[in-house]
Amino acid sequence: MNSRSLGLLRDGGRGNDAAILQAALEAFGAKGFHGASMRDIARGAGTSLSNLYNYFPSKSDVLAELLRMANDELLARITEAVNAAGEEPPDRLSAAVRAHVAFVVDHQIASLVALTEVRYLAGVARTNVVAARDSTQSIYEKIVAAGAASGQFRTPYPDDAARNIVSMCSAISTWYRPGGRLSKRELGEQHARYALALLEAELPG
Amino acid sequence: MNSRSLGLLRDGGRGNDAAILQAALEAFGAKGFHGASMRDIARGAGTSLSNLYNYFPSKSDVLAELLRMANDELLARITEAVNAAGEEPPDRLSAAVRAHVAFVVDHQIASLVALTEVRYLAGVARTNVVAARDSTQSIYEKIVAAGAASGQFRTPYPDDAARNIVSMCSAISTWYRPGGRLSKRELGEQHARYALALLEAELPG
Amino acid sequence: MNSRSLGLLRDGGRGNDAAILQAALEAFGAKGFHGASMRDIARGAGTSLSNLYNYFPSKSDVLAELLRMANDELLARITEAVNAAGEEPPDRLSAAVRAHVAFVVDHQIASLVALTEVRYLAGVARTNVVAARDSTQSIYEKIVAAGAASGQFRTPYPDDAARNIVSMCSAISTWYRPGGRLSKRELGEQHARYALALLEAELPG
Amino acid sequence: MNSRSLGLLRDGGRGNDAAILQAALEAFGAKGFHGASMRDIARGAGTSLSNLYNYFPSKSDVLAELLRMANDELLARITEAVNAAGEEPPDRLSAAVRAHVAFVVDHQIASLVALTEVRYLAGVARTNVVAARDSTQSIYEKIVAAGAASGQFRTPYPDDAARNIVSMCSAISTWYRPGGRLSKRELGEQHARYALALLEAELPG
DNA sequence: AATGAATGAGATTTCATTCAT
DNA sequence: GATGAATGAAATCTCATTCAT
Repeated sequence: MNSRSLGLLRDGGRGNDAAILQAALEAFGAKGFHGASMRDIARGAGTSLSNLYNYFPSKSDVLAELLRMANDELLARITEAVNAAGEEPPDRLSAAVRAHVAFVVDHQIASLVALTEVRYLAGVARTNVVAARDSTQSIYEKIVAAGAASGQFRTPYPDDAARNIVSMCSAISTWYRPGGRLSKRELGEQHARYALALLEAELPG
Repeated sequence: MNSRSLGLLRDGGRGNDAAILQAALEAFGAKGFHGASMRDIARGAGTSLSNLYNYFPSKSDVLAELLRMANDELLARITEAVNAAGEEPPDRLSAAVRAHVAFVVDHQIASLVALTEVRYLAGVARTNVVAARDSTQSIYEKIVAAGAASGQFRTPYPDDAARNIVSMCSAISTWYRPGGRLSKRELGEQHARYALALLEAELPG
Repeated sequence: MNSRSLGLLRDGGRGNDAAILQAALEAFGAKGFHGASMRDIARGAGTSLSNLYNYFPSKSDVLAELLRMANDELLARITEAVNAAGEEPPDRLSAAVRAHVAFVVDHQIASLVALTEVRYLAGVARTNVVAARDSTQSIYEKIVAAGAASGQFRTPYPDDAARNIVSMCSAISTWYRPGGRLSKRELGEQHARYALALLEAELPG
Repeated sequence: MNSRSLGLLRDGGRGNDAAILQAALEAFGAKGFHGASMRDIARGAGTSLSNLYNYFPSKSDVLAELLRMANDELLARITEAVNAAGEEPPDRLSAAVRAHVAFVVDHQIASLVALTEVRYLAGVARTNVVAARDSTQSIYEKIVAAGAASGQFRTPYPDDAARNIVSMCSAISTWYRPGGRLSKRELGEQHARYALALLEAELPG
């Protein structure tokens, strides 16, 4: 078990699934969905290949469950942070970005997999995951729209700004390694400032 | 052949390679490196499976060649644009971003593949591609450093800003569809402004 | 439970076996012995996979029991009918065919499975089933021989006729659907006439 | 190669398919469609497992091709025999049965597989095979109808007689072994007589 | 009796690659 | 250059069966 993912899996795992999902996460993170085999996952989970199918009907379902959990948790964290942040759009935006960055740092592999492997989902699973992702982005969009309306965000391009902020936060999962130059908190502060600057908000200092 | 990719492939192809590379590009773009098969590529290129091996020694080499060409072209375009932009860091940065966005729009699939499939390269091929990518990012870093030194970019975090600007530009490849709301030029303007704002530069208007 | 099979299973089942055997019958009928899985049977019987093994030591044993029951019942019905039919070979033959047809109609799926899946039995189970089948055919053969000896059946090929009569009756299981053009009784009359005609017996009308 | 099947496969095989089809025929005949594995077929054909897929896209397609060939050949033989038999229904019926029996004897395994494994086909393949089978039966039905109309067949049940005649001929594949008591020709004569008797035709002798 | 978890063997199919022509 | 045939390895998934509870 990888401590960086523990919380995510404790939430969603209903017992033995956890080991499988954790192994799948690591396999998909290291080799991608198609590059990782069910054998890899079984090996990582310390069980037999065929036993995987007592828990998940297919490899795709494993990925789907993983992404569902990751997106749900991200959405929950951002929602909670924004709700606790008061009414001012800049405060709300900062809170969202800080929560977002913290999630990516806490669940780096899950974030990476969610970013890069959605495309291999099909059908309902894909629809659901995309919907959850859209919900997250829509939180940003509402904050940006409010700040644009109030004149606190002066960017001439408020409509597309949210997408770029999400991109910046998600991209952290592609390069972040624990023990880097900046702490989780510092990374959050930094990206909150980048986001506010991008929106052309009034900045301290 | 897809006109969006023509330039890229005409530059690098030594004749018949072009059809194979173009087919590989589409296959990797649609299904990912491991999801696309050599058979897919052969079918797309209108040739036989075994004939592919007269042009490329392995599937990995096809990907390597594709990424080499894409990164070289991107690097060339940005270098040229920056050199033509005069001495002022804000001008140079705008030029870089505009060229970058134009490249992503012109070669969307290649940009996407370059973004998402590098991880499946190994050995020298990977080293080379990563080096080219680093060269590109380093152009941004130098401009940012110059602007920070001159006081034109007032962000307290100049060291990590370049990476975020590159992320924003690259991310366009993940959602852009031709015929969207903004033209290629508008998209370039928009992202140039986002970049300058993020750097906390003086902005017009 | 399928009413067409109830009698068959009530006779042989020692309680809970019935549901399993009935489910197996339907599964084997629909997908064949190798095409149907123990999981299919468990699902159909409304029990767990592993519980099947409390009733039958193996999948083959399920089939063996099914065929044993079907052949025993057929043999019993024909024997009884023939015994009640008096001494005249034509009467005895008609009675056998009518009973045979009635059995096939009453237990269509069981008849079909008995016809097509015997080949997947091995060892004693196969031997027993084949013996029961031979007993049935031998009843026909004795009647035919008696009628040939008495001059009532004038076919020049009495020795192989019984097999063909059995074939005709068995084949009903491959096409019969309840609610067809002819009733069970009419089907029996029809086939009795076909059989007597084939034997070149004197026919009414 | 099994000489009993040579003709059938020489007709339809376009080169290397023949060995695969012959091996498949023997495997399906011995173990049934689901009981025989692609490995069995590869072994029988003296090639590798994966090479099978250069000839047939799936196991089902192998079966489909086999049944198509068998039914086409049977239909062709019966058609030809009937056409050569003149106008009299009894003559035409005898010719059909003799040709039918000869085919079953010549291609016993193919006949058996065609009889017992059609059910494992699906989609168009099944539709086509069933159509070919219906064509064959319809030849018998037309002859029977003509003979009934002319008064030469006096059975009160002409409508269902054809099916029973076909059943009798097909059933030969389930028990016939070369070198049996009766020669191919004798078996044909015998079954022609059975068929005419069943139809209550005027019989010699 | 009944169950859920587990497993080794094996199923079909696809893969990247090679080779003779 | 180009092809068709071939192959070993590996992919996903299913199977009948066992075992601890």
